[in-house]
Amino acid sequence: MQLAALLRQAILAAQHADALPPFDVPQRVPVQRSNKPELGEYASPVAMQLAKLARRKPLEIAQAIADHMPPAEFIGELVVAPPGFLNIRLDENWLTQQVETIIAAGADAFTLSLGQGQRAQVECVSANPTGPLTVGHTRNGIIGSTMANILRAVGYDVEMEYYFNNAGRQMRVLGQSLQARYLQALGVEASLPEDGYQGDYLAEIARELVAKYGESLRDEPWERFKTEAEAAMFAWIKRSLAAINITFDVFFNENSLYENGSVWRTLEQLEERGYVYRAVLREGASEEERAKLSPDAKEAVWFRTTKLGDEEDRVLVKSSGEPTYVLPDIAYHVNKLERGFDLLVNVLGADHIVEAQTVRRGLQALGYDPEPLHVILYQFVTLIEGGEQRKMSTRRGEFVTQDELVADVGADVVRYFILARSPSSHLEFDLDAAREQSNENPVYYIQNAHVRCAGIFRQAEARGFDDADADLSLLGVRERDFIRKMLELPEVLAQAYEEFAPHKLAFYALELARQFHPMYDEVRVLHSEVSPELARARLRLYRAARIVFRRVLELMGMSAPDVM
RNA sequence: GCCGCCGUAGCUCAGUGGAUAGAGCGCCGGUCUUCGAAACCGGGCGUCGCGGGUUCGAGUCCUGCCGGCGGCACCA
Repeated sequence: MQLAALLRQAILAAQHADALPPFDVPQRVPVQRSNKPELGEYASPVAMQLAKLARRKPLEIAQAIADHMPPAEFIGELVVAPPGFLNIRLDENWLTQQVETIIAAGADAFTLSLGQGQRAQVECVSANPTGPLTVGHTRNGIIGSTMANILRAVGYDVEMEYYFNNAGRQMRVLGQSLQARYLQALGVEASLPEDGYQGDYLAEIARELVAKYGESLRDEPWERFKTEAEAAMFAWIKRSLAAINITFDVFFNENSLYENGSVWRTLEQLEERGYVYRAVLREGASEEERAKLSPDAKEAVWFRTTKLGDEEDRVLVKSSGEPTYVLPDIAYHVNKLERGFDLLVNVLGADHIVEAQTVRRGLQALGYDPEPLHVILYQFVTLIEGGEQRKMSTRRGEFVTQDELVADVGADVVRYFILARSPSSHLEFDLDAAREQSNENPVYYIQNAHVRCAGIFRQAEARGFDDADADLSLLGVRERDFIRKMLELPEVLAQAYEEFAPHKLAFYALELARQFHPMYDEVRVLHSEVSPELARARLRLYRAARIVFRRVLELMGMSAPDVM
């Protein structure tokens, strides 16, 4: 917002003119949306904050700033109010003219340049292909993909990435489970391995294999079935994600980090920098841990994270010689940084917090600046139905899949309900509310605003009416208030970006619709009592409104229907 | 026990250290002869978990309790 910059200039100018004593002017001058709209759109409490520095009364400081404010076309009025607020009102002509600015920008309306074309990567979902996506993954993907949309809108070049592991024990069990299902489908006696995957989906894939290959896979090793299972699972996962508007640019296989040697190279580098030791037990282990140790326990390789503020050191390589997830994870993030991204966003469930910290410490230990890496941690999802809670637990095989949820309430509702919560809050997904297809459901309330705009244009077109050469000064209070609301979008975007808070978009969308519907009722376009000039101006406004609703819905990954 | 997140209206939740704390839902009552009523209009709801502290100013920052959830693996 350039208002903050102007206020800063005004402070400097006031000092220059001896209207204010010399002091260091803060880089960031606070400006906020006024919560008293009758006093103007924006308010700044800066004078009160400077009172101590300047050793003057806040009111005097505010007045000095106001007196030296550089002129700007969008500022209509700047008023000082006790105890020291600076209230700024937008210029009315500038305001109505923004309708044209929005229409001219069209689908790119309110695109910002904060990212300056820098490269950002959003890594999210990253579920291993062992089963269908659950609602936990859904929250992950919705936060990630919306964040990606926001980053694009503020001027980043964005890539979506999905990280997966198709090599571990889980995948072997998956392959063996499918093998058993395949043999069963052929009528051969076979049982699932211990800890095998119970889900019906493997039996289904097995039937498809029979249809495709007949009995020819009968003597194939489990590895063959792992490959088949993985392909089927990924096809499924991609289909599920596409259904809620999530697509990826890159699927990154953890295994490639082993193949190109970077996992072991990472270990060597950590060792060279003195962050590694080999021991049966971590340094500083308690007596209790010592006592639990079996006498023939072998050495593991440890990462001395305590040197970087951790409570205890972490294992890099198990005594079996196999790395834990920590080592490839660090190698992976080194890889991300080496690919030249300026910003790395990683969406993780709250239970992965230690993992996030350890990766960060790994990068630090290797001499990288972890600053570009930002992790969005989100809390768990609970489904509520009939007032009862169901907790998600993959371990107990008691989970609701994303597909079930989407089939139940629809993709747009899933996206909105999940987005409309701060990631740091536990999410209670109320199925009964989500199923509601009426004004009780904010999703339809928002989308209906777009539908109503589309309706106006259908009618206008049918009557051969257009909005060329509209005189926007004819717009009334309701319309102007709505324009004010539309103009908040860039601020919402900037804030959602800076705070990694995609949910702000959802709340804004509801507020915008809340401002729209009363206007729609009152401000008619194609009505016998509305003069053609006025109708043109209003139609022009609805054209901008339609653009903004479409823009907001698309940023949230939702559809902007013309009819419902 | 230690660490993290959360605690704001009946419910689900917003709330960048600033002015009189908000929204949706729920509840009650009204409104369709003209662009879609999935809408509009009116009605009330608060010890911001509790106690200290910092500040000109605290729901917001610090601290101690209380409660809910999660994490404390040679699983990922």
